[in-house]
Amino acid sequence: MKLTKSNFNLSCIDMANFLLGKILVRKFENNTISKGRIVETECYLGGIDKASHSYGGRVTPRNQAMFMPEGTSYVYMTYGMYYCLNISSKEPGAAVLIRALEPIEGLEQMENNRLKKMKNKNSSKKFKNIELCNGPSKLCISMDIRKENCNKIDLCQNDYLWIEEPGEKENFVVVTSTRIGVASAGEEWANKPLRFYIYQNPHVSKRDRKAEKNVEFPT
DNA sequence: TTTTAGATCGTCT
DNA sequence: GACGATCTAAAAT
Repeated sequence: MKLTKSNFNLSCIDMANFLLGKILVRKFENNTISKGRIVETECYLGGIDKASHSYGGRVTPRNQAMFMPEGTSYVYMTYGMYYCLNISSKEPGAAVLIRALEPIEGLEQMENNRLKKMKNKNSSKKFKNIELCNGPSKLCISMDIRKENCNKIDLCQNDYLWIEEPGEKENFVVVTSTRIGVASAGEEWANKPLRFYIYQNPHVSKRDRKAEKNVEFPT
């Protein structure tokens, strides 16, 4: 079952937490399906957030999706060759970056998508499961998520990209830490605890040992 | 194992 | 013209 509009009616921070444990589903042109469990997210808060593309309330051709209704995909190109996937929250200009997935289904398709992008074509490289989606651009390659085919999509209404509840409820602990790769935004915003991930999940892009100290388990 | 260098181009100033 | 919400391969430790 696809998540519905009301499921996404959340502030940016609430949604970053809500999305953890949910399943991102991608149906490819050849009708095969790949699924991954969201294990790591980051908030980009919009107007006040110096690390956000929408800092200062600026609306540009690139970041329009951040100002669209909650549950809209925002896919942008970074470093000239990679893409990142975000989901807009109910707060205009604020969106959640999907940073890592735990591959659940269609792993072969994911690996094929990764191999296609390799420069060393005839290499017989094998991807470990953990390497498929443990980074914001890696998961976009594995899921073939590009600006051309997945930007500004209403995830509640689309048949090629959506989010659903996991099959069974699982318990997990959420760890908070600072965001990755935003140092140039300045200390104040680079140091805010706006990254969230599932504690001890091996598919998270980068462990933060500081954040993992003194974790208290719910009783 | 950790660190470094290079790739590559759309976007915004 | 400068710069990335990154990744990979190669080099250093």
